[in-house]
Amino acid sequence: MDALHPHSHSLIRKMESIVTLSDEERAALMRLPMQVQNLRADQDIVREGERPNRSCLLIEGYTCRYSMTEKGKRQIFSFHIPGEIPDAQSLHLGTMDHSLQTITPCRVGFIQHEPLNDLCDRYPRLARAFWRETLIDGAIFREWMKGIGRRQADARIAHLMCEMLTRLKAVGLAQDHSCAWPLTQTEVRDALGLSTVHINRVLQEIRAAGLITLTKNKLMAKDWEGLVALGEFDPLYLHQQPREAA
Amino acid sequence: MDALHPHSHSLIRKMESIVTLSDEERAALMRLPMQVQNLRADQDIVREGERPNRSCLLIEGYTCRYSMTEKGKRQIFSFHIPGEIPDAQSLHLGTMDHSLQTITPCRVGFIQHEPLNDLCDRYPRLARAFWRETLIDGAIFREWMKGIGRRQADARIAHLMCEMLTRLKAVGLAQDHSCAWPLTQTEVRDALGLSTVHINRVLQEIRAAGLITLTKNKLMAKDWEGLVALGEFDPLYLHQQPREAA
DNA sequence: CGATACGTTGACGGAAATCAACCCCGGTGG
DNA sequence: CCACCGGGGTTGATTTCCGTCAACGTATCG
Repeated sequence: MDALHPHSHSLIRKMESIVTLSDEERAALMRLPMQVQNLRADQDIVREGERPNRSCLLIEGYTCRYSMTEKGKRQIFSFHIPGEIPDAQSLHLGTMDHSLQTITPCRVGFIQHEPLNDLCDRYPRLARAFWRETLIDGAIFREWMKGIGRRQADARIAHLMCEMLTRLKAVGLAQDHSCAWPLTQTEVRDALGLSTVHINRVLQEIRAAGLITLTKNKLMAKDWEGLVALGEFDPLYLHQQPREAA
Repeated sequence: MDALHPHSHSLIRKMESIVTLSDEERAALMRLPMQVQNLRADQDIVREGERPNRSCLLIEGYTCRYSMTEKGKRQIFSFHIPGEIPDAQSLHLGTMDHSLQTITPCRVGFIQHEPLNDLCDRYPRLARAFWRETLIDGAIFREWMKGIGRRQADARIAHLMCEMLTRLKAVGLAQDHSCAWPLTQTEVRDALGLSTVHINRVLQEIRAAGLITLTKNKLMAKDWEGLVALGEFDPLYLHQQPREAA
């Protein structure tokens, strides 16, 4: 666990993909105190019911947010990739209504809510950018909901793959149409509301159709267009255009 | 369509349930120019793909947000009740990734984005309150996702009923355990990812179990505890405690 | 008083869950 | 070094929840 703000550039790079920063704003971001820490895989970062006083910037690795049913079933709400602040919401919603967990070993930076709030009060443009990120979060929830509620297993899986490829590409973690795939079939199951058995079978169909190769930790879309079509993927909901020029 | 700001109190009441307003903040909210308008039922307010320059305060009536699958299936993401700003997200996400529609005849107030943004820049506490509202929005999406992905039809329906009763109660639109129920079975179907036939049957089971009475436009929970248990309803995710006192 | 939208019911079919093995592989320890 | 273990993946058989199709009832309204 090293100290203070050595990794702010990860956050700054992210912010600059949203708004153009003034020198002052960039400096203010730099000044944000941050506790960097390395975490093992499958470790809870915050748990449902807790009242954290800090949020967590994901520097390296993959995390997910989830919650359990009374009957012991898990629903994963989102996967998170480097540069994101998966629990930004705790800034304004005191009690966690779900948990945040590492999927792989992770490097994260903890930022106290107080300085983050001060920053937002002082620099409304930064506040807007953070706010905007949480809105995109919501947009992704909606898209997943649409998939789970209204699409069949093959389309859900294909859609998830398209989304991961697209988001990872935006931060330089995917080239061509391939990226890391740190998810077990169990995790995909809980994200898409299916069973592992069914995931497994449909995965084989998708492979057999020549749309992807999926090995241990690597996904490649051999037929991107086909995958997009199967998943009915339209990246609009990711709102990736820096400011969607008026 | 009357002019300017005669209905701001609806917004102010809402805000005061979140933060305590200073006189200045209250006055600033009052000054927000608002176009009040009456709309018929089943009318789109904004559509997927549009780039609105205003958001809409729901003063009276019920609305929903939805999006269509390529195969023509509809997923409803949320229902909205008086006092809410269903398309607040358009403030920072230029292009709508879903549509907003009236369910009943509605009275709405349109607020231009520009003055709203100015307000947020000038009064960070108000910005936070608005931001917070959009985060609760996201929390509701997550809870629905959990239901659709991981709960059976009876639990999903019960949960929706509990949620509506709870939210309506918070704005004084539910007494005891009864409230208006403006939703057709078709709308419930699209919200919960089911079919009308199945909705209908499960509804009858829930009635037969003595949990509710549901007539034309009125829902009453005859056995609130039972309904809560069936739906696994825990209101935490609604974050209704004004500020969840530290 | 028909139109039309919504609700109800029955019969049938299918997507996906569940149950139950079994395989493979990397890690660990005797 | 090999046995053991456990997590993840794979496969087959069976079940079930829910969808689809189709018909019919019922209420509201111009």
